[in-house]
Amino acid sequence: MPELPEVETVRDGLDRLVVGAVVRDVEVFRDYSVRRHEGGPAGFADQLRGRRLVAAARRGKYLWLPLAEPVGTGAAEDATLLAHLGMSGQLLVRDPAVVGDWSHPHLRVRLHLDGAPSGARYLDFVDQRTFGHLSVTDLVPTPDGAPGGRGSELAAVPEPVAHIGRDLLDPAFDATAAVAAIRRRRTGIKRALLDQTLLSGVGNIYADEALWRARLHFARATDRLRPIEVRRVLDAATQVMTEALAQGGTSFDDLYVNVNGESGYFARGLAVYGREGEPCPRCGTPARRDVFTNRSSFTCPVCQPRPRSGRW
DNA sequence: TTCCGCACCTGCCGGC
DNA sequence: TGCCGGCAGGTGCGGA
Repeated sequence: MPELPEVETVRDGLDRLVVGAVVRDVEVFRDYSVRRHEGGPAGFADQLRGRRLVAAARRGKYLWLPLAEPVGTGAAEDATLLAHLGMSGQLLVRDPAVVGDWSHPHLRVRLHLDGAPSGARYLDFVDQRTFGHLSVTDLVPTPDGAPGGRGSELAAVPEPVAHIGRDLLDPAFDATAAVAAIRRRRTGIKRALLDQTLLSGVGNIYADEALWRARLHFARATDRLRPIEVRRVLDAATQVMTEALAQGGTSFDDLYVNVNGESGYFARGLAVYGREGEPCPRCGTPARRDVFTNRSSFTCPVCQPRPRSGRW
C-alpha cells in the first residue's frame, strides 16, 4: 500500500522523468478516478491540455505537479495536478517506443506528454481498487510561509491538502508541536498516528512498525503517554520510513510499484506487520494480530503489553 | 469540538 | 466448478 516512502519514491521518479513535459492530451477511462475534480472528466482534461508540469511535490501521501503555460517558462501558476494513490494507485511513466502498445486492465487515466526529459510519452494512472484519485486544483499559501512540501520551493499547497499536517520527513515538521498535539487528544496512539491532520504520511504498516520499535501498544491512551514516549514513537516512525525509502518502499504484491513498474524491497525489513504467529525479532514471542478500527494491527504481546484501560 | 464508525471500491482467496 | 463472503485499507462524511 502506498504510504509516505512509496509516494516519495514515485515523486522522485516523476521529478526525474516527466517534469518539464507538456500535456498534449488527456484520456479519462474511468470517471470515478477524477471524482474530486469539480469540472468532471471533461473539465479535468481541459484544464491539463497544453500545460507544462513544472515540479513534483509531496506532502504525506498527497502528490502534486504544479502547472504552468508551455510558453514563457516562468514560475508555476496557481494551479496543480493533484494525485492521491489510495490503496492501489500507480503513476507509471511509459514510452510506447519501448513498451509497445502498452495497456493495463486497471488503466484509469492517461496523460499524453511532449518534451519529457526521459522521452516518455505517457503518464498513466493505474488503480485496481479505485480509492485513488486525480484532480486539477488551486494552490493556496501555506500558513507558515515555508515550502508546501518536498520537491517544491513554493510556499503553497493544493487546496485539498491544506488541512493535513506536515509529514515526518518534511524539514519544516515541528516535532515538539506534534507531540503536544497528540497528547491533547483523547484517543489511542495508533489512531493519532493515522490522523493525517496531526501528522501526515503514516499508514497502517508504518504505524505498526513504529509502535513495535517504540515498544508501545496501539491502544495506549495519548493523554496518558509521557512526552518522551510520544517522541519515541515519532522518531521510530521517521527511522522506519527512512529505511523503507532507501529500499524503494514496501511491496507485498504488484499493487505498489515505482514509476517504472518496479517493486520495493522493504517488506522483508518489517518486524511485525503481516507476520502473525512469526517470532518477534527482539524476544521471539509469536506476533499477534488484532482487529482495530476495522483493520489489522500487529504487535508483540511481550514487547508491547496491552494497557489495562486502553482506547480501542 | 472531538471522536468514532462506516461507506466507498475491486480483486483475491478460502469455504461450501 | 461456481458462488458467496471476508478481507485488504486511506479518506471523508455523518452521527454521537
